[in-house]
Amino acid sequence: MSTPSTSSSPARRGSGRGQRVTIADIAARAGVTSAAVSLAVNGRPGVSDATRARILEIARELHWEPSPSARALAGAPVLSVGMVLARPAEVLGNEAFFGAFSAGLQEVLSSRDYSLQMKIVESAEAEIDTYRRWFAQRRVDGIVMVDLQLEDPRIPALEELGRPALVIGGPGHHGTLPSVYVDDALATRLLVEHLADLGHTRIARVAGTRGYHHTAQRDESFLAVCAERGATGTLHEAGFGALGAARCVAELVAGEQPPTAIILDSDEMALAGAHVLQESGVDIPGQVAIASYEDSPLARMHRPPLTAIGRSAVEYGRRAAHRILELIEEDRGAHRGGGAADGRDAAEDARPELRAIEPELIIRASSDPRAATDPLLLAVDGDPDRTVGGSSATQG
Amino acid sequence: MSTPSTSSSPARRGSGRGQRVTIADIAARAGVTSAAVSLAVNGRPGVSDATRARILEIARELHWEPSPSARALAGAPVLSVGMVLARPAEVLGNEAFFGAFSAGLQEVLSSRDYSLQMKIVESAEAEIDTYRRWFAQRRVDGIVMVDLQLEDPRIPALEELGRPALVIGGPGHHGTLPSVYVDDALATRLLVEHLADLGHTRIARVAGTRGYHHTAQRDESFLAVCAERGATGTLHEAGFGALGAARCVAELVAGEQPPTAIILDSDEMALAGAHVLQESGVDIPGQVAIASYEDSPLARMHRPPLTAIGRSAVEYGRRAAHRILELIEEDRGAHRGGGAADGRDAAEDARPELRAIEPELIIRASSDPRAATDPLLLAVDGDPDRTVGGSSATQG
DNA sequence: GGCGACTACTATAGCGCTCAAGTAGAAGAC
DNA sequence: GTCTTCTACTTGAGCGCTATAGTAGTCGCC
Repeated sequence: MSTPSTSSSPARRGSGRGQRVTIADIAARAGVTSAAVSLAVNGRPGVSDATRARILEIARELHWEPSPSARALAGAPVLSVGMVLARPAEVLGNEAFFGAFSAGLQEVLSSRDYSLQMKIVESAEAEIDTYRRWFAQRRVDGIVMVDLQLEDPRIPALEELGRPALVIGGPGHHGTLPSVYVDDALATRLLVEHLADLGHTRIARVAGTRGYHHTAQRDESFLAVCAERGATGTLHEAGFGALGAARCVAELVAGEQPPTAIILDSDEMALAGAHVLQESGVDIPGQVAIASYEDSPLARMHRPPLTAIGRSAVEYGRRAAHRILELIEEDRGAHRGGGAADGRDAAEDARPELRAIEPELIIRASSDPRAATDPLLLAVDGDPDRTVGGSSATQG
Repeated sequence: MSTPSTSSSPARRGSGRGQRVTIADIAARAGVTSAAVSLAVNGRPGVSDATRARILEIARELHWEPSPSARALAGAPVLSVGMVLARPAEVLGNEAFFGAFSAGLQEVLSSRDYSLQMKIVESAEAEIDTYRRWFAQRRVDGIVMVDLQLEDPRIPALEELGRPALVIGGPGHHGTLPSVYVDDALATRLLVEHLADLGHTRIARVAGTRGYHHTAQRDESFLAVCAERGATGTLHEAGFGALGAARCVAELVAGEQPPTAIILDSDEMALAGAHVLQESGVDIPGQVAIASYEDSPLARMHRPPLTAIGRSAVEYGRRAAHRILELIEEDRGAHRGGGAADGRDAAEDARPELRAIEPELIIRASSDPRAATDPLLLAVDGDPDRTVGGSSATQG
């Protein structure tokens, strides 16, 4: 009963294995040509509402879904977004951020029937090469570029390609490409002001590797806010990773005028730093306060729990997904003769549009002693403990 | 100079935007037809070695790469592997395992020019539906299925589809499908024997959610090895996640005859348990030893560092990638009329083939006091500290 | 020295879709 | 009533590849 009425077209099928029902079946059933079906399912004008409804109904009935390959070959979008990671798999495995970020990306992309292609490469050149090939092969409709550097060769490369590409990171240094970023200046301000409010006047910032855009951003903002609040701010480069941070913190506390507060670039670094302090018998937060730019289950579960910036990498990924989908949409529209839906001017798209994500300060006991009293059984709840010690805070 | 010599075929090009050089260009340059080029680049017989070399050379010269869409449409493999995750993005973000596992997958797949499609869904039905659609649309060549359950509805569904599919988890409960798994029985043996060797006689196992295949596997093995060694083993279900583990451990140590050693299902759980003990003033490993089934940077950096099973999720992913690629290859061969390369019998493939990954015990100070002396600055090295305390161990 | 078997290709028909160009039929304008 | 304009389609040509059937040319062999 779900087979087409036949008797008109010959039994051309029979190759079996895989695809069965095609656009032709739907067309035959609806008494139109395949072109009409195409217009109908793609929501384009050219068919009456009645016919469109009929076609869609039949498509649903026959469980038909257009073949992505055929679509792509014929020039339609391939429904795929690409992301390249220029880091060894081993390092990625240790990165809480990427797992969460890509999970957020996936979630939104999947819901729109897009898929995410990921690739791990060795170098920036290989990454650029991958972008070229992906677009040349029409393997992706757009790119999400991560790990923005200060003088990033990928930016001009992507600009030259002229295809939808979204930069994660900024503001600044992303050329004419749109970007989504966490406002690191604000994040830094939240952290420093929180520590200053608690009376700290010697604050150290232990940074990861230079060259990354966000690192520079934080440096600058850190010094500015320290100056503003009359605190002595010092910068230290430790490289990302636990070892560097541990060494750096060890040196700091062994110094003549050790800082009373230390801000570290990641959770992993902050935990390593905290362990060094604890092994040296330094009380946290009594003698030295600790805060991190990254919140994660580790931060929550550590004793004392770490004050951190919650930037919800999952949400970050979701935002990025929405943005790149918009870009692909715009590109599609622009190339189809000036915009099918809205009459937006193509030239207007030239502006390097940005989207920021608001950072949020999560105050815990590693900086604020008033937050130190909660028993673990309450603190490790599945939900983020923004209410620990009753002194939670959100962005200003 | 890189444009074809033309003068023969008309200037049919001009649509621009994207793909430029096609198989026809290569064919024209080489003085053969596109079919010959196809045979050459796909390593199939039918062209002389000389011609093949010439064609490949020209292809390289012109930077030509076959269009995946066109290939797929014409019936070739789409060079894509799919993986569906039926968990919320938020949970995935907290999961160290999946980030690392998929990084390993990616790495190998990328190197063979395959891509990995990931999708996040809500339920097992949605997951099965995705498999159906992916294969029907020819969006993937094969599937990697994770999170094997005891009575898993996805197994019969995938068996029915009859396409390449690899189960992560086992042994057992994966029907006729091939699988790659960590040998949880051996892992359990390593953990229990290590603790028994240290003189523990009351050992508790705090397990995650029932229903997962590996949980059942561990339960069984745990009781068996405990019995073998004359130790009292008790099972406790806490659910995955920190909170459940914390509660469970709190109850355990408050009991009349508290265990002297606790094995927990994951790092997160073990850390939560350790914190509970530390807050209760219980010495680790003096009064209670702690061990975990999962190694991660957290385990390494905790004080005391956690004894754990290192199963290298990255390597796990790599193995899975190799296996699913093999399966796809076999499927290809089988469907092309009995095998182009090797004369393997198709019926032979029916055997449910397995591949195991050897677990490895990493002894640290949470169980063995002799490993407790290293300063943090050495312990948090970027490399896994299999040598901490000089008492490292590998699988037996 | 004509037949079969093999090699090394060619010719051509799709795969399932999209898109530009074309057309029948109705509606409106004068 | 003829001409234009609009809607709602149809027609047909690809997109770039693969696969199957077919065909020259070579070789061996009694």
